[in-house]
Amino acid sequence: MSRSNRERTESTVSALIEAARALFVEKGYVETATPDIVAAAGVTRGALYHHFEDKKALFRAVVEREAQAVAAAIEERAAPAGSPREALLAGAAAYFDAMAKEGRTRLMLLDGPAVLGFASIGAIDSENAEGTLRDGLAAALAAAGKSDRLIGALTALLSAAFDRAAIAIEAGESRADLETAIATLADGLLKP
Amino acid sequence: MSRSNRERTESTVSALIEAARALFVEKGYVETATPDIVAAAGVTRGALYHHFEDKKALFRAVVEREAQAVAAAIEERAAPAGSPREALLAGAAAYFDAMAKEGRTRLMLLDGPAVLGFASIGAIDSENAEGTLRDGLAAALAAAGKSDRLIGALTALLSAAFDRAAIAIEAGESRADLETAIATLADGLLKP
DNA sequence: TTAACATACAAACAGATTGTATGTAAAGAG
DNA sequence: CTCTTTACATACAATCTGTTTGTATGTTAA
Repeated sequence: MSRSNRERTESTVSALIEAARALFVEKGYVETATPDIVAAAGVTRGALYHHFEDKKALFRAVVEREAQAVAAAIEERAAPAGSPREALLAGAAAYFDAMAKEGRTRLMLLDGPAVLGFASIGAIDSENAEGTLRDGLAAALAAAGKSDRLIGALTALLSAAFDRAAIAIEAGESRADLETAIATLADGLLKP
Repeated sequence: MSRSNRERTESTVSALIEAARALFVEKGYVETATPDIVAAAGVTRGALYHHFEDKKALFRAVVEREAQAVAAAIEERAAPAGSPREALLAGAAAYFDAMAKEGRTRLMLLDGPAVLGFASIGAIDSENAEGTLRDGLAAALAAAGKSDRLIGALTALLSAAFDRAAIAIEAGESRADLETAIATLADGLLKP
C-alpha cells in the first residue's frame, strides 16, 4: 500500500492538528508538550517540525481552522432575517452556538491572544466573525438613522462584549440573560 | 550592616516582583526565563523558589499588585461627581488613564487570563475595578428608573468593552472615539 | 526504465528551562 | 549561649524545544 506524498502530508497534518487541538483544549498551550502531541497523532516530532515551523505555528493552524469553522457556522445560518436589529441578534445567537463547541473559547479567546498576540488574533478574527458584526451593525445604524462615524469603535466594543458573553456562557451563566443583555445594549444603540 | 529577616524578605520579594514585571511586560510570560528574572533582581533562583512556589505564583503576585494599583488609581479619582451617568463616564476615563501605564494591558488582559485562567483573573478583577463598575451601573440604572435584573450580565459585558477599549487605545486607536463609543453605549442603556 | 532529485519522516543531539534537593550563613527564640 | 528556623546559594535531575543528520519513499525527466 503506497500513498502519494499529497495524501501522506494531508493525513499527517490533519492528525497533528486534531491531536494538538485536543491537548491544547485540555491542558492549554503552555502545558502541552510536543512529544505528547506527536504521540497522540501517531507520528514523531520529525514529522511535526517538517510540516510546521514550530509549536506556535501548529497552534496558529489550530486556531485558524477554528476561526474558519466559527465563521462558516455563522455564515451558514445567515438567515435573510427581518429587521437589521433581528439580524444582529440572530447573528449573536449563531455566534454563541458556534462558540459553544468545547474548547473554542479557550483556543480563540484565552490562549489565542496570549500566544499569537492581539494583532494576529485580531487579524484572524476581523476577517471572520468581526467583519460580519460590523456589517450588521452598520446596517442597523443606517436603518435607525444614526451616524456611523463610530462604527469601528462600536464594533470593537460589541465584539468584546460578545466574546465575554461566550466565555460567561461556557462558565455556566445564564445564556438567556446574556442574550437579553446583548439585546438591551443593541437596542440602546438604535433607539433615537 | 545586618538586616532583620523581615527586611531581607521584603526587599528580595519586591526586587523580584519589579524585575519580573519588567521582563513579563517586555517579553511576555512564556518567553521570560527565571534565570533572567533573578539576574535582573540581583538574587539567585534559590531566593525566587524560596519566596514563591513557582514561576506562576510570581506572575500572580505581579498581576495582583497591578490590579490593586489600578483599583487604587480609580478609587483615588472617585470624584463625588454629578449624575450617575457622569460618574460612570468619569470612571471609564479613570480606568483608561490607569490602564495607560505601560504593560498593564499585557499583564492584566493578555497574559493574565491565559496564565492564571479566566476564573482567577475574574476573581482578582471582580474585587477591584469590576466591582466599582457594577455599583456605578446599578446607580445609573436606578436613577434612570430601569430594572437591574440584568445588572450582572450588563456589568460583565460593559467590563469587557472597557477592557477592549483599553487595548485599542494602547494599539494607537483614538481614545476620544472609544470614550464616545462607551458613552453612546451607556446612554443607550439609560435612555427610556 | 532508471538515474537524479525532492519530499516525508525518524532518531539522535544540543541547549535551555523548570522545579527540587542539598548545603550554609545569618537571624531569632529560649 | 545553644538550638531552631529562615533566607538564601549551588548543584542536580528531568523535561522540553528546535536542529541536525540520516533514510526510505515518492516524483520527475532523460
